[in-house]
Amino acid sequence: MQAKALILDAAQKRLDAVGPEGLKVAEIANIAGVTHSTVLHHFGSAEGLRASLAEKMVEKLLGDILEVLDTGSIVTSDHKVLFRVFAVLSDEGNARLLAWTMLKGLELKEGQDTLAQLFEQLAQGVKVAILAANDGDITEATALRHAKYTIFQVALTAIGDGVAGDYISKLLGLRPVEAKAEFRDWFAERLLSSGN
Amino acid sequence: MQAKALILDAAQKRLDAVGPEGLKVAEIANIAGVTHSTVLHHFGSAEGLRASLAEKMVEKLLGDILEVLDTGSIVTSDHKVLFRVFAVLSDEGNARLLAWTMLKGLELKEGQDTLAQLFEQLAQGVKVAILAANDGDITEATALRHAKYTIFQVALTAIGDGVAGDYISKLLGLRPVEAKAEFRDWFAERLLSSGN
DNA sequence: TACCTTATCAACATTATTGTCAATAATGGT
DNA sequence: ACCATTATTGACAATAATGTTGATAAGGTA
Repeated sequence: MQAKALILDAAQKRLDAVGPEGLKVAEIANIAGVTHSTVLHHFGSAEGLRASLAEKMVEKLLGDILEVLDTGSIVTSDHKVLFRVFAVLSDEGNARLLAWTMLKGLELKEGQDTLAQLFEQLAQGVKVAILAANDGDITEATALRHAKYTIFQVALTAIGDGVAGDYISKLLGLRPVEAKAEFRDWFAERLLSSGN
Repeated sequence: MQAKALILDAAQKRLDAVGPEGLKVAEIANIAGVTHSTVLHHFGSAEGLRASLAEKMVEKLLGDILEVLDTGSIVTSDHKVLFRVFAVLSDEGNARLLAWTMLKGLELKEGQDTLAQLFEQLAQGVKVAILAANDGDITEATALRHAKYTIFQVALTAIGDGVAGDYISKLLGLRPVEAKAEFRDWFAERLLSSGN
């Protein structure tokens, strides 16, 4: 069962290097050091290979998020969890996967329910933090809405960062490396402040 | 010169409908109501067609942004400009183009310098607003940094929204339509407040 | 060992996609 | 009306990508 893994690795390498159009069976087989017949044997078809690749990457993405969202940590460490989610989503590979998947019009149905549940828990955790910060000044419903928007905001920023962060920051004349970290801090500070 | 436009329109339709893999010469020709030979005649090659399509879409994107960034309006209407930029970038077509382009590893060199200049002007405008809001409390350099990060933030959020906004909001159990507008307001309010 | 299953490959077959060409029609200027 | 240029097409050619098959080998199990 080692070949399958080798092939999927090669495919991922290819996807990263040249994008979706690089996902040709022969090229991938070549990188993996097997013939294209072997690839087809293992995955049934070219589309099967692409599906497996997507599945594998989604699994990793979900795994990464689940690890971060593990229930215990949500309530206790308030916003830190959010920034681990940020890190996962803005990771280039994951963002590219999302973009690819969206362009393909695919549904990430795999584990969507689980994910939704965990986001719900995360929202509850953030809500509690918000309620605590604005002691008594806002209703639970309002706090929940703010919590969800906060999460939404983090997720969108992360995905945008993964997809086009480098380009935009170049456009703004920000120094690539330092700016990335600095922005994250700046972003965090603003999230935590401002009546949240 | 009408055929070229027809073909490009068809191509864009196809890109929107089924993603990059939908960009087959024959299919596009079919939609445009011509033969594939005609397409090749006009664009030289399949890759030529794709390049033209990308160029056209980038031009529109740049045009949209330039229109918004028109120098006169920047200084006067402070953050409103930001949200028109947001609207342009989060427009599904544009976000998808960006995603596609990034996946292809293309450079959007076309007009990049112009864009950079205009972002610079936008940054200056926002800087002035920030300085005014925090009268004397911060240095110019700090204000400029904040301005750039603000713009960065808006751009990333917009792109993330265009690419995966629907999916994430579904995940969070937000109602698709209302939430989109509400979130924008929420986002705007937070941008404008908090010492900015 | 004999037997089964699975993995691998090379050669071939099929289909999809792109590209070429020569003929014909349309267009616009003189 | 004539000519040159450009647009369009159908039929064909070339390539690229996927899929199929049968032969061979490797691994495990009775």
